[in-house]
Amino acid sequence: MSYDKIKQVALKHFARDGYEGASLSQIASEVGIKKPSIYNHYAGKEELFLSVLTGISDDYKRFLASRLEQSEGDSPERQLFRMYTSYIEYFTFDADRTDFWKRVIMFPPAFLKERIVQIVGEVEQLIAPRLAALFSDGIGRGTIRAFDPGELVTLFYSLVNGYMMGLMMVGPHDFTNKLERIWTMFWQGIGYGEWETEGRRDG
Amino acid sequence: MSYDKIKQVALKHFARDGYEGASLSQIASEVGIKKPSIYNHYAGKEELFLSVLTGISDDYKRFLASRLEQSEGDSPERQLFRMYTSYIEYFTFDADRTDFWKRVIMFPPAFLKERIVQIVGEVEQLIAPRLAALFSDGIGRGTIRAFDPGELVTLFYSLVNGYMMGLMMVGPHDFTNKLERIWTMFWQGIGYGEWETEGRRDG
DNA sequence: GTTAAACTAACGACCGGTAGTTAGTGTGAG
DNA sequence: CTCACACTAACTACCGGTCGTTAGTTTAAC
Repeated sequence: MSYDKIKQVALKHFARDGYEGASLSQIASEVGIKKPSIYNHYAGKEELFLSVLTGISDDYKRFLASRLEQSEGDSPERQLFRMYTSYIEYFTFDADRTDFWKRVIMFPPAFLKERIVQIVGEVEQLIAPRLAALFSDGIGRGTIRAFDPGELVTLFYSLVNGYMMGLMMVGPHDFTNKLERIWTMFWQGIGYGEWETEGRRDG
Repeated sequence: MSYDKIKQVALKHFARDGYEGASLSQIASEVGIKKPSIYNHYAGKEELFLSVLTGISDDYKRFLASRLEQSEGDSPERQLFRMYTSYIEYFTFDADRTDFWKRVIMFPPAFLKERIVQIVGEVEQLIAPRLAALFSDGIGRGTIRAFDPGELVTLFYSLVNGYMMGLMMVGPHDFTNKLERIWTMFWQGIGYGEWETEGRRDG
């Protein structure tokens, strides 16, 4: 069906060239049709883009939710590690999807920013509370230090995002084997003892 | 001087709209001249872009190098914390510069990718060995766990990059106060005891 | 079973607009 | 008088989008 083929090709072009840079002529050409034919399936560039975005967003939510359910019996730390690898696995699986998602998050076309923020936000609103619950659970069991769960989620996302930026800059082949090592360091910490703030060294 | 004014305005437009999306007409208009007059100072869009890029790259290198020197007497962990905050301080100081740099790193215009990777790589080649040396020093002194220094640098960059992605997504006001808390968790680790790999739980 | 209307999905031609770029010209300061 | 720097005018190329048209298929009435 042309409808799906267009969406699939459009994803690739939006990922590579961005919203403004992607050309409907080029997309049509790769699909094997002419530009006006796209308008038989989509109202325009904007609708095509939003269709691609919501498709990815829904798929992403389904993936993360299913991963959370699959490891429901495990310990909080196992579940968190699994979510860490899941985030990364999902995005290393399909480079176009990764580029599209990152581009949309970091550099949304200005006139679509509000709708994009809303769509992307729904993913985090779905997952973040469940991550926080896992951290709280771990703290209750005494396997995770008693930091603020919200801040732990922030740190968790920093780790995931930072890893994915490294992935994009260095490439998957040099980087994927470092995944578990990074988690280990994250888990144990890199230093011995408490970190002392500048202002209260002798606290 | 128009030469500098053009470069300064171009930075803003490249940051906001990307290489393809930025318009020489708009840049000229904001400078207060007409589009063709840009060609009296730059050979074309490409040269203007690369001029902006190398300008930022040089400035960035100078800033990081000077920060490293300023804290040369301190303990490795203090110097590392200072570098962590410096990275973030440098980029929160100027939003346009941040956007430009991130865009260039993550979504370089295809036909300039090689040159961009080379220019950006020079920054890391300058700083990464010195970070690794700080980690090695800390390991030698017994204040930092005996992980591989290269992997510690990777984790360090993950933290910085992840933090900056959070900055871009959430905004500086909600986020900057979390800076030190994240470092503390990074330093101490979030868990108690060793992290056990899936395959060797009873090691 | 035939036939006519309606729908789908493709097309070429073309619109107004903007892009980067070039050629040629004016102008004012040293 | 020169030369740096601005200008106007024009160019080609491409953009997203609309038009009328056509071929093929589905639908429904007779």
